[in-house]
Amino acid sequence: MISSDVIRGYNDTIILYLLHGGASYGYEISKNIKELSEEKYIMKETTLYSAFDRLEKNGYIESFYGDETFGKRRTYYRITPSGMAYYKEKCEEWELTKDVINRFIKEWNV
Amino acid sequence: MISSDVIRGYNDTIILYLLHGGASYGYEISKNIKELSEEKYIMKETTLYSAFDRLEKNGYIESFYGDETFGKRRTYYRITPSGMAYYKEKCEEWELTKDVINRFIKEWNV
DNA sequence: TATCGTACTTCGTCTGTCGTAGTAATTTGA
DNA sequence: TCAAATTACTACGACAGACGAAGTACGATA
Repeated sequence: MISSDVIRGYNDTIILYLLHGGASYGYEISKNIKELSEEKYIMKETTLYSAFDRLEKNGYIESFYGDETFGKRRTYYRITPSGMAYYKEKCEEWELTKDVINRFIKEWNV
Repeated sequence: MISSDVIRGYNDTIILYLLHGGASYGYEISKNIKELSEEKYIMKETTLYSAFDRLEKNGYIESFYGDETFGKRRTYYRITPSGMAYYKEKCEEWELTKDVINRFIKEWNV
């Protein structure tokens, strides 16, 4: 399990990646993160929904209501062109970050 | 330049790595981070000193005064065995984190 | 003598995460 | 058949870590 403190800077990126594959909603995104990470990272509900708010405020995603006629109404989110650009930036930054952090990490293949 | 939000979870690890190579003090650590990262990451003073406090409180480092007879007195820090163990853990976690985040990153070699 | 570099310290603010709890509908299972 | 689990959120408040701004203190250099 990965501690949230460590992955913290990438929560928004993770969400954008998943929206990149098509519009989705909270519960589904949450399950996708769990599955794709093979249970190694589970994003807390409150963290997820507050990330949605932040991303929408920044214009990186847009929300709309689903037309479910059953169950609780879902709020769907889709990525905007500006969100795509931001995601791309973050991907590039990730390559740099990996490189930098690696310089402060020792290998312990004992 | 790497945003602090992204590297945030590794500030303590970075400091421990540098102390791993021998006792040191704030200003030196700060310069070492800058150099080793080739200016790609600069840890803010306040962040650095508050990290020292936290690490000391957790027993991962110990402080002692230098015997400078000139200039402002330095507070040196050395890593403890418990700090070594923690650093090792963090290195292992980093391998996992890298692997997980990579799953949410696209390659843009366009 | 003034400024630059070294080496911090204090204080207050802000952002993001998270625990707790609650709402509301549907599905499953004993 | 009725309770519990699952789906799908929302609200609220606490807390930790990063950081800007400012200040202190000393030595060396120009």
